[in-house]
Amino acid sequence: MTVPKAEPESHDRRSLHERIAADLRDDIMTGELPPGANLPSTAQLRTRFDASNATIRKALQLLKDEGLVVGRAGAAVTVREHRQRTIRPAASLAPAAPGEPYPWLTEAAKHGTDARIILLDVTETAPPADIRTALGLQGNAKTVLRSQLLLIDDEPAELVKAYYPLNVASGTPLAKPHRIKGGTATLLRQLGHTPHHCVDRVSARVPTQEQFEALRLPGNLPVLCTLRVVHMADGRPIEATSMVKAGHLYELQYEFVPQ
Amino acid sequence: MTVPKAEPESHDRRSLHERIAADLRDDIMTGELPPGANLPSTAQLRTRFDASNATIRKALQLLKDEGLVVGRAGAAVTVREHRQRTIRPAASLAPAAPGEPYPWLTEAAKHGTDARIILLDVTETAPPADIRTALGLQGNAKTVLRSQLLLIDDEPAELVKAYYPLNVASGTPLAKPHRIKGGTATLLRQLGHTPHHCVDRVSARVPTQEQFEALRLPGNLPVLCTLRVVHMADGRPIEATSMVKAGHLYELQYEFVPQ
DNA sequence: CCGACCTTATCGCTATTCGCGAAAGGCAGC
DNA sequence: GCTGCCTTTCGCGAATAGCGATAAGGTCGG
Repeated sequence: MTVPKAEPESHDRRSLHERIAADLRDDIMTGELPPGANLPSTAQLRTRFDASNATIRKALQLLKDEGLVVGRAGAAVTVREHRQRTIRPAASLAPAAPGEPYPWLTEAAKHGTDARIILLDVTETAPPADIRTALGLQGNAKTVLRSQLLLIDDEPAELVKAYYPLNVASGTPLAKPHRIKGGTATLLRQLGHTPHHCVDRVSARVPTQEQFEALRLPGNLPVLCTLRVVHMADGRPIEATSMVKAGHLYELQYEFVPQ
Repeated sequence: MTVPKAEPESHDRRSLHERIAADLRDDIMTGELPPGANLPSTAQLRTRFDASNATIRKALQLLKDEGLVVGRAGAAVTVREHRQRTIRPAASLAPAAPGEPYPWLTEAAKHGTDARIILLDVTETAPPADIRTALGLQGNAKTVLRSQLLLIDDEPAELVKAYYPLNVASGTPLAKPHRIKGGTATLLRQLGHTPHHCVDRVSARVPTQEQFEALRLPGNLPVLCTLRVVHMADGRPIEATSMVKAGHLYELQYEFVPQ
């Protein structure tokens, strides 16, 4: 019997290469290893983490799968240009210019991003409990659910489920399985339900199986989850949206004044 | 040789009980299984996920470790009262009332929360690259770093690292290893660096080893990471703070008006 | 053009874990 | 007290983690 390992605690149940990948990932995200820089050589990483060749390799493979680094045989592994996009909800919700189909897409196009939205489904359903309370609905009242998938460079990046109360959406283009020109904000305004302010609740989650497959997540990455409630000027909610973003592709930016 | 498994795709590399736990966790977080409700019986979960008894058990054990559910032998596994706290940065940064030591703590105490802050370290260091760019520092300029650990009910919940430029913090109580009465915002105001507005960049991350151990994370939970830059009225930054919250304990709420 | 250095890929080997099934034991509510 | 239902435990086969070593091939500097 060999000694099971000198370290008594440090009960990090994750496998060793996952922990190594986590630390390297942080070095990249914080800019300690900026885009274009070379990672330490495998030998250096071996001594730094006290791991074997194959384990380092597995850790690096994780980072490659995430698209954080690229490695060519013979040369050092280098950090790729950051793919993480910073989203400013307050700005990206501004009404689209006349004739522009989608606010998001036009903003994305400015930054040279190839973004696309796929409308997955439009149905009437009884929403989950958190949506019900957000919209102030009773019992099993139904809503119009619009499910969308956002692709960036043909890679799934975000899963959006927008719920509208029936008294808002019934009989309108919102309840029809077609995209809405100018975005839903413009349409809601035309329908007399003018959006006034938004409340976002942001959390980090472990992806469900549905999310994992829809977003084609590489590795055990978390998901950045936003529950947005759009209110009218009188405070009544007109829309509740659950946005699930791939954690390695997004970052949210909010600006505020204390108090 | 047995058939290796009928499903060809669904390349979810996670182990089966982790996937089951992920789906159940989502049911709890969305309120589909509200606090006090009973989870489906083991037998029901067996058929729902097509897994064995022991596998279901492992999945439930994960949820128990996270404090999401409690199980007593003989009775159903029930959902615990939600421990996830909703933080509103705009409100919790309001100046403390006179005589009150910490803004956060007084707000937490109102909700009956036993919160405590441990000041881990106060040093002068060259900050990581993301902090440098946030503060607009050149080369290897140093900063005052104040590291804190926030405990809720004696459990580590948040790791805070606040960086101040030397021209702001040098020679002030900020550079001394003591807690600051009234909070740093009040002190900065007294020093003539009046905070005006904040910019938060929020992301979901895989915890590093340091974070994993400092927060004593149960299981492979993600971390909710905020990089906050505090600006003065003229736009110059006076503080950059990295806040790393345990993902299962926190939720951030931001309110904004589009455009 | 050559050689040092590095990454990539592979192969044994062992210990651990995953996942299955079955069976034993406990605590509720009826 | 009986009957669910949940908990715990055991053994077993398969898959994986992690180690060490080795071979193959590309890249860069001199």
